[in-house]
Amino acid sequence: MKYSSPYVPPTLTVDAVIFQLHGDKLEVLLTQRESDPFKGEWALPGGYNAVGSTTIEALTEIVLRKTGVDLDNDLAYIEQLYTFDTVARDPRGHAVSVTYMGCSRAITLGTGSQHAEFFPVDRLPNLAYDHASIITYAQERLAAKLTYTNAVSGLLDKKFTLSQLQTAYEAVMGRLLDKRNFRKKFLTLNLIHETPDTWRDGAHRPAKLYAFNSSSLEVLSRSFD
Amino acid sequence: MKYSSPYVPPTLTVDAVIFQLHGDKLEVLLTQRESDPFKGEWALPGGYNAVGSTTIEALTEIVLRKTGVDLDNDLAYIEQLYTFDTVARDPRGHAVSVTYMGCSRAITLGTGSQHAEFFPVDRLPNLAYDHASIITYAQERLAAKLTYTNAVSGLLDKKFTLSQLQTAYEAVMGRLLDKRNFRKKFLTLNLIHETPDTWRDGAHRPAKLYAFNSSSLEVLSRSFD
DNA sequence: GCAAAAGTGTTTGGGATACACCCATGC
DNA sequence: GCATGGGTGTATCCCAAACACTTTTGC
Repeated sequence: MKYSSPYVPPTLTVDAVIFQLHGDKLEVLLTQRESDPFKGEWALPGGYNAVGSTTIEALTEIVLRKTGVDLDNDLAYIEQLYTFDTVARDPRGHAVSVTYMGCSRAITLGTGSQHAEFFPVDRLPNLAYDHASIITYAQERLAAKLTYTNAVSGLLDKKFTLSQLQTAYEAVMGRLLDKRNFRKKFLTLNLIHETPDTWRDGAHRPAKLYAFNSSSLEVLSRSFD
Repeated sequence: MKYSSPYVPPTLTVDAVIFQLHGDKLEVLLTQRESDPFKGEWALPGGYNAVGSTTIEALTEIVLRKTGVDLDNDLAYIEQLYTFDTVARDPRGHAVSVTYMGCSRAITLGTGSQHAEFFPVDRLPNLAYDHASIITYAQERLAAKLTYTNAVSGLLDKKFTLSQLQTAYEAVMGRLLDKRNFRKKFLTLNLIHETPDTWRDGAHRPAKLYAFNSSSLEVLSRSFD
């Protein structure tokens, strides 16, 4: 800090890594940049945070405007991820970005957002800034989160089958799990209960639908995996 | 974000939560504020982050100047903790604070730092700003970190006894552990090795000294607790 | 010899892992 | 009747937890 010059803060920006599950693929929400730098490339939805707004307020406004996704209503869950502050990460000058990670149940993007799209995390386009590494970091955090909390509920519908639950874990963790062990263990955690409903989906036995007991984020009594 | 007015970022500040172990107490480094707001009260060491400096660069400079502690050389370990951004947290105006948490081996504070002191975390003075809740959050993070990494090495001397190791865990976790189970488990993790040296300390059997195999942060094969 | 911390093993219960077949449905 | 995904149980191993006495030293 220089005492001899007046204090000038860096630019403050916010960015969101928003995941959803589509079939058996984990996807992330991106927007296409409309202007330089990185015009035409894909990037995480984000923008400037001016004085007077908290990071989450600024982010909510920006993501809604750029993608049509409403963090307050469309997301099951959001948390602060990390603050990236490498001086050179934005070619326009020193910008510090506070990033958030969230999970949404499957969303259909509104028509007003032709420049926003979900991409599978294993088939991302070229990304602007350091956003590729931010996504990798978010995915690691999400995988860790699934092992010690009920965060997976944020990726599923209110009612879901045990196979869908297992698929969600497999998509985030990136590996296959044993069906019998998975069910036995998850049911003994007492996080979910059966509902009277069933899920019919083609030429096979219908599946029981389950629901989470709690809709808020809870820490597991013993960690998963 | 207002389009009609030029972009003005909030103030950016940095703060450090630096822990050390003193006997069987976990302590945290505080400085006494020399000016308003909160003049005379204790606070985490921190200050302004101007454009051009990364948060960790700014923090290193500030902590060295205010407390004499050199983050680069005196700390075994430091990591970003969280970014606090409530608009009202600083009475002078909207300030966003990027906080860091670190562990130091027992430090003797230099003479130039009569306004810096380590306080036991269970006997803190009144704290300025929202610093009390930041310390609580940091302590939770540190406790979690000890369960799945070798971070405890940052709180101990290079060579240490198994009793000192157990005391470190007990101080951070806030509960007592069984001596035989603790030793059995920790030794099977293959993180530490015996040294030829012993520690003599009064009228009782001397203790073997151990050392960590790796000085960098590693994730445990199975989590501790 | 005595006070004080270091050091050491066994038993038991629960959860993790590995593994293969029957069930209900649509066509 | 057959293809498709839903649903279920057992045996083994390893780890967590509970628990008390002997050893080495300084005085």
